Amino acid sequence: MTTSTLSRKDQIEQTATALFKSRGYAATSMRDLATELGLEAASLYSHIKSKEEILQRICFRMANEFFEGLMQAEKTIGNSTQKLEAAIKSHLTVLTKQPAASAVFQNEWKHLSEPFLSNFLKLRHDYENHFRQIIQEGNASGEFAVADEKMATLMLLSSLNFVHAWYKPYGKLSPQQISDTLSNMLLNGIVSGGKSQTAVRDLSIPNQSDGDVYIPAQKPAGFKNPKEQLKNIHQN
Amino acid sequence: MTTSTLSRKDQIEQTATALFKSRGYAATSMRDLATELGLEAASLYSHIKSKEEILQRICFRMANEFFEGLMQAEKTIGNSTQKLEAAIKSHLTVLTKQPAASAVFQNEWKHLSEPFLSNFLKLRHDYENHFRQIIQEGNASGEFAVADEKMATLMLLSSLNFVHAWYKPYGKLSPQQISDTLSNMLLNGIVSGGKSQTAVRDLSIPNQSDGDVYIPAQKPAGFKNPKEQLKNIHQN
DNA sequence: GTCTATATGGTGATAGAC
DNA sequence: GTCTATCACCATATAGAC
Repeated sequence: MTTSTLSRKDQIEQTATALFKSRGYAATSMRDLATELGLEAASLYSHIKSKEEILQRICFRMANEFFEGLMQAEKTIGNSTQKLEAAIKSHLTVLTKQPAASAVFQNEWKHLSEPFLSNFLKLRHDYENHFRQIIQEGNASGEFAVADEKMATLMLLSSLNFVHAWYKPYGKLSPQQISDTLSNMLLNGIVSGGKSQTAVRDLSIPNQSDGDVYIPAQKPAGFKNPKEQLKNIHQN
Repeated sequence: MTTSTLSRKDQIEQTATALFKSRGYAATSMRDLATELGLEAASLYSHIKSKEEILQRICFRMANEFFEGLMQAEKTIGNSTQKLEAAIKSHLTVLTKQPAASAVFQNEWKHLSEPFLSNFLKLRHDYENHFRQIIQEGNASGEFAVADEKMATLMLLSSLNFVHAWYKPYGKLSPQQISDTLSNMLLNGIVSGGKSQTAVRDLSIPNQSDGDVYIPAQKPAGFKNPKEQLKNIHQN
């Protein structure tokens, strides 16, 4: 699926997605977008009605994808742990298949105008509630031990959502490995202990999965005192 | 500490912080900021050199606060669990004391110009490495059972960092409760089991901590199909 | 469908009076 | 330290030729 096989409108959306992710929606101009596509800015308006329309399409398309995945996951037969695992895996599948669009979905929705903004927030709220429902059921059955279901839901989703910031499609970690490892950590925690680890298909993930993000460092680099930076900021 | 006790420069920074958080840096104009303060835009330049200087000050001041807290936490005497708890608590203390500045710190740094951008990313990298070091030590001693230390670090920090999006200073949850509950969930997971829960001072947090964010819903609202939204976006 | 030209208004920042 | 006036530029979007 190269760029050339896409319709012009889809090319515009794809390129805009990449720019919105890296520079932010407000800091991306139609000239930037046109230049990236080898066009003049005015030509874009033969394909789209406005800059915001592009954002709307990205946000609601992604909302739709996250929702469809969750609806499938909720059909999973089994206990709450298995349902939650399926929901986590579905969320991460969407996120790793479309990391840039997911980032825009999560970070740029505030620039939607009404009534799109309200509709978007309602959808997100519903989505969170479905996750919370799974946690609630697991808590009621004694399967989970969660003190605050709302916080657990938000913690869980924020852990998953940040994946777009470090996931590399061609990195050493496959979506499956990410899904398994994250599921296990969220369900069973960091502290060692004899808990069930039904989600874990591969615990022998090579510990050296660095490279993607970090310079492998055995010892953390010493602090370069942040106060130094403050001093370097130009005063008036 | 009312606004009127602050210097004009601090008033500007405080108001800018709120605007940058809610609208984003790029979408906030100097005229917006001036209007909020009851000034003309030109008057701002008697106190600051540029719009970006405000962002620089916020970002590096917060980097400094997060760092100083972590350095204190690392002095904690005890095992890795206790050290990690102290680091989590310190991080959340900074975050809950200055939620708006924390949000700007996390979401708007990309608008820094060089060399500030590179310096900022280096500091953030160092910070993550110090967290990772704690996890690494706990893993080595057998105290933790983490398959991927990098992912654990990123998962942990992303869970904590999203708190700014839902924390309400005058909500029902105190910073202490948030810290205890989050620590427990991250360390011990969601699944029930006989794991140590040393961090938990209060498991009887009222489950109805809603209100802040959610309309209390016993059952999640039915999906309002996101596809409907897609249709409503204006086509060309 | 893409171009040039342009309308209309907002942007960060400065000069200089008070 | 705040104001008015202004600069030089960039923003989104449209009109109309090709």
